Amino acid sequence: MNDKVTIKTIAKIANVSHTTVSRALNDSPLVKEKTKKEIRDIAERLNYSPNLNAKALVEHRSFIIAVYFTDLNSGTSPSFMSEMLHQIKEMLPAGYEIAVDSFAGLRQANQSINLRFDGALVVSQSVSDDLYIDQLAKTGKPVVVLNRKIDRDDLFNYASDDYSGTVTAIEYLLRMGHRKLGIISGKEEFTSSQNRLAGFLDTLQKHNITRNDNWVATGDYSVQSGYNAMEKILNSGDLPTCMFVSNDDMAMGAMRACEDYGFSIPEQISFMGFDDSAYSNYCIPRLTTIRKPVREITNNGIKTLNSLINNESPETVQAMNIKPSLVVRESVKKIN
Amino acid sequence: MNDKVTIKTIAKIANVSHTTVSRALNDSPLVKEKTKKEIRDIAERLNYSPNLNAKALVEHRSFIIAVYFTDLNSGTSPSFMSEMLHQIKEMLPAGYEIAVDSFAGLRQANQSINLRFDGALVVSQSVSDDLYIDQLAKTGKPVVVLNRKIDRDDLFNYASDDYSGTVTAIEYLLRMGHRKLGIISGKEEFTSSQNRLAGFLDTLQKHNITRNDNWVATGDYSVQSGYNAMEKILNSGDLPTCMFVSNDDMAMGAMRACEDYGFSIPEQISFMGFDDSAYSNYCIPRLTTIRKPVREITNNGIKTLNSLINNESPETVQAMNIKPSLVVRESVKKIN
DNA sequence: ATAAATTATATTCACGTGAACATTATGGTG
DNA sequence: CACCATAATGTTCACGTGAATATAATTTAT
Repeated sequence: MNDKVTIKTIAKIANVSHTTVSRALNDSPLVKEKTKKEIRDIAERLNYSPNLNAKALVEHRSFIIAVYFTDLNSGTSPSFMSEMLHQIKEMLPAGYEIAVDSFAGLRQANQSINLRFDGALVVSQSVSDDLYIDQLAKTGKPVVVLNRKIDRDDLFNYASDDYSGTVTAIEYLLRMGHRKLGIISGKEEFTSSQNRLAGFLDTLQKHNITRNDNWVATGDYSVQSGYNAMEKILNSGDLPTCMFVSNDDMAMGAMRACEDYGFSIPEQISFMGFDDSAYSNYCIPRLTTIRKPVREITNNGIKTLNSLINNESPETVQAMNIKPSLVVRESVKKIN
Repeated sequence: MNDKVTIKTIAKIANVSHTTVSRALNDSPLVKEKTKKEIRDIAERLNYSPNLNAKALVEHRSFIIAVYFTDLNSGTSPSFMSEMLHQIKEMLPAGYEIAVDSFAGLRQANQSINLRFDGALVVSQSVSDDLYIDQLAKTGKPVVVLNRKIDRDDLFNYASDDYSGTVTAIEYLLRMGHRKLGIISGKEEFTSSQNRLAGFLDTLQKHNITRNDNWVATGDYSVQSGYNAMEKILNSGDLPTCMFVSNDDMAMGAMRACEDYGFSIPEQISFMGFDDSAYSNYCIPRLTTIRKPVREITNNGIKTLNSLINNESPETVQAMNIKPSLVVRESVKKIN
């Protein structure tokens, strides 16, 4: 029914040139008020809306922000993704679209990066993303990498200092009297898993606590994987007094396994999570965890990206490794 | 550094016309194999990638699918959104981008719909979306509405039959011997809340059970709102033996409130949720719930959208109201 | 009243791509 | 070798918008 209304359609009706229409709709001071009004009325009446592809072509910007995740299917917890998108949407100037994609998807389809964006926000989990980050950087368009510390200094980069967060966590557990500590680690290829594992091991070593390999298990950040990992540990004979679990989702799975095996939390086994997901304050018992500064990371990211897109120099520093904070709740018991 | 490589850049180097380059890169049979190879080599060497805006302009398609949510901030539970996006991404042909947006965002910025997409998937929660659905429909482009039954028959529409799902739920609760039933309803303006509430009330009435208004509370689908609603009910004196909670997130909050007030589940109060979210199989106790057929809805939606975009007639029917199913776990006790 | 200055509008071009149409090679046939 | 069919490539145009440049209309100054 709408045989696509363009500025030329309007021009014909208003008996002016298409340029005048273009100007009128862009509120240029070069057009008489009366003409402007006429043109706008016609535009409204015909339900005109500009062809953004044409606009993008001629203006060299598309009003699209690309948001790349490492993987949309696994490893990225729903509440993390949802909070990210929500924040991004919230802070993005009106008129911008968010294009969501994943490197895993590109890799699978053997595709290269789509260049139709004014700036890209990369929510990176793994060093394997570097290949694509490099492709993005080569476009010369603004790129901000979030969530994982990268090894280059030409891009803006905001991440959570997972190592220090974990050190905080473990030192708290030690202060609470725990010496028999286990860990459920996340996806091995994810930088966050590696840092959290390293923080755990280093802190034990620093305090001269020998680790028990039976209490070290690996999941993939999913709830079920936490359950499975904990089952393995529970079946291994001697038990830890406390588990550090690399994210809250897995912690929920692990706590469920304890429940099923008849171990009470935190009386028999204490639990420390990571992330401070939306559910950790409601599970039973409430999960003591490390709050990942998702909001800060995201806010910095978009603020910077916005500045870069508008050719301003960003207010924030080039790279930040934001320290997570301890959230004490009910899942860790003080022992002696 | 890249002063934008276009097909004309390549044409000059290869000493051919830009059309030949265009043909070669699109693997047209009109170009000699040898020439093709030369051109492709140059393209690769220069790291050429096509300007999708120009392509979209001339081909009248953008390879973008719009995904509209009612609201990205509240009401849409993270696991639902995440599962949707994951499914969509999974089934979308390679090369397509997903543009995520929300009607709430448009309304807030007083913006109209961006038309740069080949088809739109609307994840609708509320009749107030109809305004925008109408705008989308008027573009003449393929639009599929998911999640909520709409009142028009010119669009494809797949939803979960929440009313029948709730009837199933309540009849199960009655069979388990419960007569003192409460409900925590969701966002009042959401169709799903309305249907679930109606299913609840109608089924009680059908079985001649008078409802107790003290046991009817309303939340906003967030965990915390479930907690608050349950608190109110627990403080109201006489207690129900069983709560039907309009989604799993609120159910988790509500169960947490019971725990805090010293009521045991399901011994003193039973719980039935709705959605079958990723966490409902891991909370304590495991939540008996109604599985919302998210995957079926989404799959049908994209399959249909793909067909419509390619001008094929979709295999599936125009509208489907898919019946949810009961998932019995541990949170409902049989009483006599 | 007329030139000059200003304001308003029109014409032409560019953006990068692909399609229609036009032209030039190439190869086969008598 | 001339002719014609066909293969290969080139030229021009269109897509919808906005910017640069040109022209027309109006106002101002003398």
